[in-house]
Amino acid sequence: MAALKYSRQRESIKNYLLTTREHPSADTVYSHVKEEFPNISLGTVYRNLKLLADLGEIAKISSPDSVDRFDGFVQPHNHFFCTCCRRILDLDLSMEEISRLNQAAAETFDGQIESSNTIFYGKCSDCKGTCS
Amino acid sequence: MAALKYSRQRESIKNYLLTTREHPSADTVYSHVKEEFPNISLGTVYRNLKLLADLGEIAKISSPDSVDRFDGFVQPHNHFFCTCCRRILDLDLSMEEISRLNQAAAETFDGQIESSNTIFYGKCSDCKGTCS
DNA sequence: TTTAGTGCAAACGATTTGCAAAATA
DNA sequence: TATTTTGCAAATCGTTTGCACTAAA
Repeated sequence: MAALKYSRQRESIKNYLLTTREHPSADTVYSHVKEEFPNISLGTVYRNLKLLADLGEIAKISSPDSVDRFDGFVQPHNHFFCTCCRRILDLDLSMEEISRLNQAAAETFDGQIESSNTIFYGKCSDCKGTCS
Repeated sequence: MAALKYSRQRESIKNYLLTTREHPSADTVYSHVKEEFPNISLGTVYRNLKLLADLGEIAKISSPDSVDRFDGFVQPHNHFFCTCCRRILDLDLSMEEISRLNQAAAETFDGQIESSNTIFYGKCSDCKGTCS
């Protein structure tokens, strides 16, 4: 159960995630927070990311690249993965669209569907022309 | 560009994936193929899985558990992840449903959406009662 | 002063890779 | 024979963990 204690490092990690629109990896979080805490270790970053994700204060999103990304925006929303620059961008589907989808799935499936997660692929507006 | 040469091991791996309805990990593939080729190495399994996936003859699917799974069924379809037994099951949405979704996404997004992939979560029919 | 969090380095699990030997063409 | 694939072991990469020490309550 372990009572939670304040930590400046955790605060900084959380703050970074809340103020960026990026979906950084643990390593990226590490380099940013390192500017404020030059001695912080990667282990501390991982420990806090896991803790914050367990508390529901941030979200862990798994990307097609096999590195986990983190998101300070926890409202349910979807993601777009740019196959060119490999960034993850936010994409908002309406609640109706999402429940419609789950309902369609429930009709063809013999179990209990509780949620779903859709990731979209393609080229972001910056990469449209570029890339093969 | 390297010309492709036949290999009995690759054949066996592919055959296993085509005949199972499971979505095995590389390690599971390894133990199965080992029955036919007791000396096969895990490296060979990984190499062939990668090769077959690149050729489009099998699909690599990333599961919420951080181990990749492989699928011999390459027709576009969706997956359901049972949060109880952690198996991945097939789930078929109609093409209309999928393109409907992509279209809804395209309307709110300023890039080029090429495809999407939805994974559903919940309890499979075997686990409905069981598990918390 | 008690307990939780840190930095460090070692351990881990999944996957990849270099290399000499074996199989395929 | 020329080239690809194999088995093996070592290497890599992202992530986790044990431990002695520091910070928060």
